[in-house]
Amino acid sequence: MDAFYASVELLRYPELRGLPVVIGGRSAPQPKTHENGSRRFARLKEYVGRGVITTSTYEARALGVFSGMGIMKAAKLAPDAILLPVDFDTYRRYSCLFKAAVAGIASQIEDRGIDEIYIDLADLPEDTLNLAQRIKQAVKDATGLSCSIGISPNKLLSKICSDLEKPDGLTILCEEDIPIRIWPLSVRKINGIGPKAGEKLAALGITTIEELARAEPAFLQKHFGRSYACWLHDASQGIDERKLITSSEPKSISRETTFERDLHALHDRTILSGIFTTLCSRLAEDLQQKGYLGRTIGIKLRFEDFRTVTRDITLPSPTADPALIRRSAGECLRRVTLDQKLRLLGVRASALSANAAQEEDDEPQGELPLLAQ
DNA sequence: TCTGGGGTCCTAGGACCC
DNA sequence: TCTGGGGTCCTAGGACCC
Repeated sequence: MDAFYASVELLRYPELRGLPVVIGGRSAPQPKTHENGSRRFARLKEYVGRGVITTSTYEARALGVFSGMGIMKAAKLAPDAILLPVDFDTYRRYSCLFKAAVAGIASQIEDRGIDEIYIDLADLPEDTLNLAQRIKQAVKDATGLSCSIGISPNKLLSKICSDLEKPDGLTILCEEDIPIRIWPLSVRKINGIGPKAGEKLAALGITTIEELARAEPAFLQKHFGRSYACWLHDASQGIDERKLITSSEPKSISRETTFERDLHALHDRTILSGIFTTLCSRLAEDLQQKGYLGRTIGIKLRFEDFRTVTRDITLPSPTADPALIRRSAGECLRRVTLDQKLRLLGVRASALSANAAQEEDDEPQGELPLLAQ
């Protein structure tokens, strides 16, 4: 989906179309509607506090404002850009709508988060270009939103080429196009090469995918280890054999929060304890609502200098009980030296299992409880 | 005036077992 | 004395992605 959150907001506030708009900020105010129906929007320069940009419109991106950027930094680049708060519930609704629209045409879908999917078109007899155009139209009809599609022999290349003609793009790429269309791109366009690997490659004189493709395998292996070097080499050649993953179970469920201001372990003890308990309750609710139990309970702390530590504990049996989660998380917390102020606290449940007591398609309750003993 | 929240996967060491 | 070779589970940290 193109600039997904921002595009959803533009459906709601069409008068913002064409303007630099950013979504984000934990305490961004809701727009105010006047009696005559006109609306008053917050500007980036008015924002105070902590927060990052979640999404920006293409007009805001043109000013250098991208997702992940701190709001204060963004406000310097685009002080008059409109700032809207995030509304995940609405984005999730639109996410379901677009995925359902695609599923009506192609059934082999891999979910890649709220605004992205892989689709396997290989088994569909219809001409690929037609198919892609139909999918784009179906998404548009269902949501009013545009998307960009990349069609290629595999997931790696499709991900890269879906980006080449954004927004509202449709890019078809075959193997022969790799040297012309893929090799000139930055290695950072490869899904899996992030900031760290990108910098390390740059330090070795490799910035484009072509340079990566021409690098000696032995050289890569020396610096990145055998398996990562092989993957880098394959990726640069456009080789990717991964299958679509059309269903999966969650591995962990978590809740975390960054505080308005850094909190002191002792001085702000009461506040922290309240937040901690709330996080544990929310996690328990999430587990119960999704029908899971967690056997490993963990915490995450981020200190004022951004150092992050985690601790976890595995219980004798899985749970979704808020009090037990709170107690276990509290035990984890006692294993951390709190010698700095905290900026983030999180709680996580992993080693998940289905909550059998809560299964919807309840099997006749007969022998199972006996067997469980 | 830096740096959200929700995830996945990988690595690596130690405990423990056969 | 010179100390195996597998395997699994648990814990911690880090890179990366949306």
